[in-house]
Amino acid sequence: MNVPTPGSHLTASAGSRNEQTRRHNLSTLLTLVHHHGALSRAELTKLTGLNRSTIGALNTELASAGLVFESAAQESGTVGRPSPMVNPSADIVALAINPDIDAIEVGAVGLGGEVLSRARRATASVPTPSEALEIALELIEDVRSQLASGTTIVGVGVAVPGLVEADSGTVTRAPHLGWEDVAWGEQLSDALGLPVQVGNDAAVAVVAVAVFGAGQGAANLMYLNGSASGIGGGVIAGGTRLVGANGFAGELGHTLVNSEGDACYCGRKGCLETEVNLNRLHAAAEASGIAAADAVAQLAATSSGPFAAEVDREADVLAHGIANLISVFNPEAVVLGGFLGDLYGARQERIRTGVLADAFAPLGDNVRIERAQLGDELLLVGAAELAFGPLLHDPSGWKAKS
Amino acid sequence: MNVPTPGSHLTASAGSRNEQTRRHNLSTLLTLVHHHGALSRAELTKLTGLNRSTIGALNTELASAGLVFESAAQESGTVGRPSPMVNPSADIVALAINPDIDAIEVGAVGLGGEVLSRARRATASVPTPSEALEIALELIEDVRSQLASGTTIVGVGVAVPGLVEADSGTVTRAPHLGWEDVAWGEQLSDALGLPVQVGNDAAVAVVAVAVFGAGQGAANLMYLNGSASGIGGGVIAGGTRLVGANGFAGELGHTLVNSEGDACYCGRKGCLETEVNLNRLHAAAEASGIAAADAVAQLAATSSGPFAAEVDREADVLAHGIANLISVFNPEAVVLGGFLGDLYGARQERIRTGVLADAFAPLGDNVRIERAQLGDELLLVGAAELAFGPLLHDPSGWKAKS
DNA sequence: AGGTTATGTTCGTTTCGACCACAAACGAAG
DNA sequence: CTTCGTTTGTGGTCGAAACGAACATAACCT
Repeated sequence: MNVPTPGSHLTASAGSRNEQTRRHNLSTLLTLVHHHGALSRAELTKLTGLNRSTIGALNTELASAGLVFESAAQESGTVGRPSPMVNPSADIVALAINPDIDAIEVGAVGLGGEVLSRARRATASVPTPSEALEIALELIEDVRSQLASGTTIVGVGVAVPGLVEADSGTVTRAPHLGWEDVAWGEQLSDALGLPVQVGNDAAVAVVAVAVFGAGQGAANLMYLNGSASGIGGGVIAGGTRLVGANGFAGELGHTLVNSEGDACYCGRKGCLETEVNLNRLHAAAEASGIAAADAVAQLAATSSGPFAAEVDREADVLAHGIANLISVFNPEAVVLGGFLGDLYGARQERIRTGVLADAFAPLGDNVRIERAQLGDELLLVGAAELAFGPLLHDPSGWKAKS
Repeated sequence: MNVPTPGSHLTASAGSRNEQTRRHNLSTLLTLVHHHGALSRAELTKLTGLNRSTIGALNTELASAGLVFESAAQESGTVGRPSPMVNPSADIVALAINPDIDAIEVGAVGLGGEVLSRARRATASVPTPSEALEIALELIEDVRSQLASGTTIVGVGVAVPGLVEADSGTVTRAPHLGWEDVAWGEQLSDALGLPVQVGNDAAVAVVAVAVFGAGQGAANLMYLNGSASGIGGGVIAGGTRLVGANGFAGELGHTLVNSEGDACYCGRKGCLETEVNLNRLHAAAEASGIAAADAVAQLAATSSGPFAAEVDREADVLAHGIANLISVFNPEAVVLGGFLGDLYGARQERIRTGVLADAFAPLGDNVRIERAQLGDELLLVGAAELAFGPLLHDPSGWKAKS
């Protein structure tokens, strides 16, 4: 972007000191190898535009901190001296936790984004905050014991299905968990002696999608996830996640799609979440003689009957809702996760043409619609990204404690 | 924001050279005094966090380039040596042009945001691109002749009611003007020998609102403007304008508000723009015996009859639409311009309570709803901001040509 | 062997911060 | 009313941090 678009520099940010340059460059390098995977020094030079000397110095600093390590050059087959690869050190680990209505899941994710180990425990009922905390701590023990010795844990990231106050790590309101104003992050941090970052699950997921998943490389991205608890979402706009004034932006499940629709618990009616809905799918499946538990797996099974009609209807409404949001965000990619991904799998053409027909003229044409990848690792990787955040922002002065 | 929210540093941006630090600091300083008005050197020191020596040096550089000038300290009444004020130099001028369906308007805006002179010519019919170009050039002559000698024109900003390709300055599609794929920016630049930046009128307006208008200080802001040509809008999110993949984000006039509503030219039905509409107001006004031309002025005049009923209906729909968008963007302020501002003036309580009742629980509570200020200067100031962009981004190496 | 691409090291430049001397305001004491 | 101390801030010099340029050298292909 050579020519600045209007409004690209509204806030006069703080002044930049000389040493911040170093921080920024270290951060850039580490973030690059973390998100992109191993890169040669020559590639880093090109990508950053920095001088070879500088890349060398920065690289040495990161390596001596144990954050990256160099390995032999790849067989390139081209002329010229081979350039050694700079790898993210998988010994640098973030823990990821996802407390949900029916289970607690914990994982360990290495720098580079690989899930190194994980553990999950189903709960008989929706866990209370203290139950969840207890189970999480036990699972963390499990997960840590599976890690190779010599790993360093930089912190913990938590993905919670609810509104979260990021600064304090407080769960303001998680309706499906029944939690309200719980300082879960603080409690966890006290118990572990590690820094803990808490985020909304959809916000966490969209980051994972953007960095490691189907949305890789897209600076403008919409993610919609369908689960038993409704439709959550997140937006990446201009390379940054849409946060909003209170961190609550991106409640995409509550955009209007049908003004004659059912009442939503949010107080309105006809929200995307009330019209495109797992319960409705389950009910229609049973009306067609399909067990509710099999509904998602059987989405494409029948072409007639009440179930197929409901699947068609939900596909149409989803397309309508996506088109509506496209005219607001003008994204280059829309990623669908959870049962929305399955719905898209079963009615791909219907949804795709529906979006095209419905979207404001030029906007829909170039949009990529995709199912989420990463599957059940999505939230873990995203939550780990939360925990990696401070390290990625400022790798200077960081030392692996090992 | 000490704790990074998830996704605040997704893109690994380019490396930072040493001299970019200087550029950034000069940019920060100049942008501060341009947006905020005159500031003392001590205040600049506090705001930027830079050292006094550095502020002094930067300031000297900006002053010798003619971009700012120092003046005597303000009478502060406090102890201590007074700190001289750093003022934006109003001799640095940007030209602003707004071609519209019934007139062409041109203004000259000084650094600091003051409109120094302006000229407007009404047209009998919708101007063709070449007619508009001719008139604009004449008006520019007018406007320039009114400027004090010694002013330097840094560039030209154009606000066009239509889709614009920012990089090339091409008007892709301006339905109400009937323009399509017009390289107006290039033509103007060739004729004037000045750099020209072209932007969508709503995008330009939201920048003006955010920087100098009712949205001052809000990092998350929604602007909705109602005109004869429909409803345009723009969004500031996280201190930056929402741009989208192709620069078309923020088509807020085409969000669904009533799925049983009228057909919209965008291909859907029940868009905000088709439901809240100047034509409908005019028709209802005439049914109540009010001349269409007086409708906007008389919005609050009657409390019964078809006109009042229509005003009520549009207010309700607007509130509904705003609430819907609030759940997506979580802004701290919503600014209404054009006839939407008048509508808000006439039905302030109705709209405010409607938004509160309708918005997703905690999001609506803290939103500030306001009418746009700046009036008919809004587009000029915003377009000028476009033209100032390159200078504000990189003041280094810039010299007033006088 | 020659060309190509890359690393490593030294040196110079840019830029900022720290420090010291000094300046300009207020206010209290003589 | 004058004087002196306190407070706040400017101006200039010096040192430190960081990056880029240049040169020598290393590894690979043809």
